[in-house]
Amino acid sequence: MKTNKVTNFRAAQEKHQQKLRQGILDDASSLLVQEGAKALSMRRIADLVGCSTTVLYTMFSNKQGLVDELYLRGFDMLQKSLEAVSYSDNSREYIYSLGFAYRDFALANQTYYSIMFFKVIPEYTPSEANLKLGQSNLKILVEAIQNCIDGENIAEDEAWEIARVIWATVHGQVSLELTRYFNYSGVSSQQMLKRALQALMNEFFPT
Amino acid sequence: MKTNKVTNFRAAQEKHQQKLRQGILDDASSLLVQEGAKALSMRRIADLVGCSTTVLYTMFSNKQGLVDELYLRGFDMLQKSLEAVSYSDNSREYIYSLGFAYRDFALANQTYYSIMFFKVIPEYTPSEANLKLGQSNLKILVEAIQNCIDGENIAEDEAWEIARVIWATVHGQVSLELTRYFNYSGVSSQQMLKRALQALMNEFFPT
DNA sequence: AAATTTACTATAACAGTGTTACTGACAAAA
DNA sequence: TTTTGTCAGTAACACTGTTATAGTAAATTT
Repeated sequence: MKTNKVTNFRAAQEKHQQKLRQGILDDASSLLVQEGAKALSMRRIADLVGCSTTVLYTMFSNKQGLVDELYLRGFDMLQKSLEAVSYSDNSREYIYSLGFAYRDFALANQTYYSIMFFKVIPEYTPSEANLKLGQSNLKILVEAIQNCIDGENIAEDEAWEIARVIWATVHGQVSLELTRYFNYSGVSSQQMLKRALQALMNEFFPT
Repeated sequence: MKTNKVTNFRAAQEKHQQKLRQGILDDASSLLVQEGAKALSMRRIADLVGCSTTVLYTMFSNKQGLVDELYLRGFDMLQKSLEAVSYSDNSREYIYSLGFAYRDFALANQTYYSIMFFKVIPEYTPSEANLKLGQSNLKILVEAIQNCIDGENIAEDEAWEIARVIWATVHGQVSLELTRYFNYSGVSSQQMLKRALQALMNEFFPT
């Protein structure tokens, strides 16, 4: 009886904690999206949630821990964006679409992309584990690459290396676009991206 | 006489100001290099110089103004690094060398590269003018590209676009390397860079 | 049922940041 | 010699991340 009541209480408490945790992250997320990384301070998050900063620290240890969750959310969103790309029989076209989807994500979620790839928060540096996890998002790309040579099974190491090269190329263009280095170019950025991707594909998978 | 004395005084004062200005920037630079962007605070700079923060503000308006100078120094250093690349008759090889030199600069001057391309200092965003100036460092690359097609004069707009694509590719790889996304790859990063550059060159200048 | 322990929260403080108003010193001009 | 003006330094304001202290409310024990 007593223990039952207790465990019930514990369970409810745990559930409440989870809800609070998600609520905090939601508020932090909207703060990040609406006002940028600079506005993402512990006090402002606490104000938005309606609690004290102490809660944030007991729940996430420190700002690093809190931003870690946003970082992971960002990669989750990115993965979903890539998964949403409709698969094409033409592997080449599929890979182009993946590249464009990546760019679209970065442009639509600049603040998230910033904490993932720029060092906009001095108190935050992604852990080795999270960096690895971020890199694991390339798996979709790797599989697409492996499908580029039908029948013949391309070595996985080789596929990963190609994926990394493609990733770096897309990230490079997107990143210079976001830091406003590419705003004076008359030509469309999308065309530039396509040209670079075509070059890589022609090199790696000559027709 | 009197005016002469005055102008002498003014001139000496101006010279002193210039020296002080350079000294401040030197100290700020070494602080940036040795302890990173996070340590680059107005108070620490002032402490290192041996003056008050007021001096920094009368001289550079604010942190933005001070970092602006470091930003320009960074691009100056980058340009010198690229100019130091010995010219090769083989335009293709020359462009590869430029890419490697760019990478070497970024790895050897990570803190500078960070303030130039990542947003490591919340109080600093490069002005439009400075972004343009940064982009002007591509001129070397553009000229090299124009030499890739002997005789035939490649359109300057086209050369610039190609240069931007190459730049983005190199920056992408370097940037992921610096943010430690590429540390688990067994293959040499330099080889990855070469593969990407070869792909671009083969596409833009087929043999 | 009353006392005690435990878990959790808010307040306030510490050390740091960029920035600026005020104060004082020192050289030029009258 | 007195006045003027230009500079540098101190101290403050409003922030930041973080933590020690204090207080409250609920669960456990007596």
